[in-house]
Amino acid sequence: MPNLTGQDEREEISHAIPYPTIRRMPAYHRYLKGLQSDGLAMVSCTRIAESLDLEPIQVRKDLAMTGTVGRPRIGYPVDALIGAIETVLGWDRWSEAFLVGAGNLGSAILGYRAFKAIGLNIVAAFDIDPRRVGKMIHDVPVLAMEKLANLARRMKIRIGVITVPAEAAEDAAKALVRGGIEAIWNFSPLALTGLHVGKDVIIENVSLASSLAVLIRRLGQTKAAQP
Amino acid sequence: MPNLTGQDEREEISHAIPYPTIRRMPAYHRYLKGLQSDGLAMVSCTRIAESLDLEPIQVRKDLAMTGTVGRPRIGYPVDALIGAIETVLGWDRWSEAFLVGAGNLGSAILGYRAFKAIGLNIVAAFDIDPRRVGKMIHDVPVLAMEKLANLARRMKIRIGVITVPAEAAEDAAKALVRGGIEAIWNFSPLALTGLHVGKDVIIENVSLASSLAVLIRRLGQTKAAQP
DNA sequence: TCGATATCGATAGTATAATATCGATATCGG
DNA sequence: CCGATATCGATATTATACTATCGATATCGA
Ligand SMILES: NC(=O)c1ccc[n+]([C@@H]2O[C@H](COP(=O)([O-])OP(=O)(O)OC[C@H]3O[C@@H](n4cnc5c(N)ncnc54)[C@H](O)[C@@H]3O)[C@@H](O)[C@H]2O)c1
Ligand SMILES: NC(=O)c1ccc[n+]([C@@H]2O[C@H](COP(=O)([O-])OP(=O)(O)OC[C@H]3O[C@@H](n4cnc5c(N)ncnc54)[C@H](O)[C@@H]3O)[C@@H](O)[C@H]2O)c1
Repeated sequence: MPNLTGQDEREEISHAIPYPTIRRMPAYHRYLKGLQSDGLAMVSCTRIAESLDLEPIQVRKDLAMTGTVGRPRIGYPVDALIGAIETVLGWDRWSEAFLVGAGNLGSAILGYRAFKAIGLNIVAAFDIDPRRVGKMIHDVPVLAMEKLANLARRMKIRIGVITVPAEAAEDAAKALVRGGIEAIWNFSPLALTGLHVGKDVIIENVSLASSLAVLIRRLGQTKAAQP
Repeated sequence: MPNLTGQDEREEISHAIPYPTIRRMPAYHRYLKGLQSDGLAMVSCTRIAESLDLEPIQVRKDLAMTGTVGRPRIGYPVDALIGAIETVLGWDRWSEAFLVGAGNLGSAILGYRAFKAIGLNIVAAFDIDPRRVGKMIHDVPVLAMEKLANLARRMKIRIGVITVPAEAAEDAAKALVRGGIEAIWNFSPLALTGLHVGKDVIIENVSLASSLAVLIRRLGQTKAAQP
């Protein structure tokens, strides 16, 4: 029985937050930031729900998970909510990360500064292609694969990002694990599992194909509905 | 009550497939393709489950959704499974699409030929930056935003991909909808909703932040478990 | 030939998440 | 000052997805 939730026995209060809620948190955060910059101090679940196309009850339960308390007829304090969400998501302190595969997607990710604001600071990239090694991409150095493991251990890197072709994904993952990395954010279409890298490594497979599959399917449905 | 499932009243057999199943389909497909190129003709749920870190029962239910029937003690025919999945996902015929925002991420997506194999063929890109307009990116022309709506209607484009900054996402979406586009694949962190573009437009928000949030959270948990 | 066994497929049960209900609260308008 | 009302927060219900159980089946090996 694979432990998809990643939870272990000694659970804390904070740990009871369901992952669907966690996944909605970034959207709340972004929306609240907008309100904040508009100078709004309080906001109700009703309003949030309307803007994000959710049910008010859903929003209320999600926000309750952060520990923030609201006031009847008024709503929740915007500033406190933002802070609470950042704490829950660990956005208050970022982790340093390595990226493997400085190609098209890898370069785009390296150039995306916003990740730093949401807990991820990519400090070095690695590639097998000697033409890329030694270059800087968006101010991040591209290094040779051979240096990965040692450097990761010395810098105590905990997160690895994989943007290599599917055929190379397993190798990339193993290189990261040799460097003592604890969590892998995998953009390749190969679904990495504990079999590839060991059971205690946290893996998050992005799978854009899944997202696209849902889109295409819904589109097909509407078409079928108009015969 | 937002209809997140996208289902309407007149549902067909094929329509009863739950979205979690749809999301797992691409992984099955990729795995089966590997078996196929190894010359394997039949495969059991047990094996698939082991390789993809799922429960055998889960796999069996998912595959049953495709209509493929298996044989006790042997398993399912690989070729038939692949075909059935492609049909369910609509991968047998691709849709043409426009992309808005030919920046870092947009360029990476334009260069990713594999999307065509999974139902998405991006035939043109659009950008507001005059320095980008007129160029080709990975053999796809970058055109001015003003041309989007007319061209989309003329070419009967149904899908739009958004890779502009969050501040511009709503504008991009509206431009696409003016062009008669029915579905939007949105990579910006702004969660698009029916409020932005009209209730009948299908929206799939990718939200890498959600994915990363889950990763960071699980990482935080393991750390907390080692005091 | 025949039994042991792996796997399918159907049914049943459980866990999780989403939604509904309702009393409590405190603000706002009159 | 006081009642109407929007909203919170707790509890209950429903829906959905996941997991377990078990008989049926047909292959494989003896
Ligand atoms: N580009 C996209 O839009 C997109 C979308 C979805 C998924 N993906 C996936 O992301 C991954 C990267 O896509 P891309 O378009 O950037 O490809 P790419 O070919 O542009 O980049 C791949 C990079 O990985 C490097 N590489 C190859 N093997 C390596 C190894 N063993 N060790 C280290 N580095 C190695 C290559 O040198 C190259 O620089 C692929 O798995 C792709 O399927 C990409
Ligand atoms: N790069 C990444 O790895 C990454 C990761 C996650 C999310 N995203 C999101 O994807 C989007 C694009 O990111 P990026 O890194 O490619 O940014 P970018 O700045 O490189 O590209 C944005 C492009 O959009 C164009 N643009 C701006 N306003 C426009 C408008 N109104 N109409 C048409 N085009 C317009 C710009 O000219 C530019 O070419 C952003 O919303 C970003 O948050 C990017």
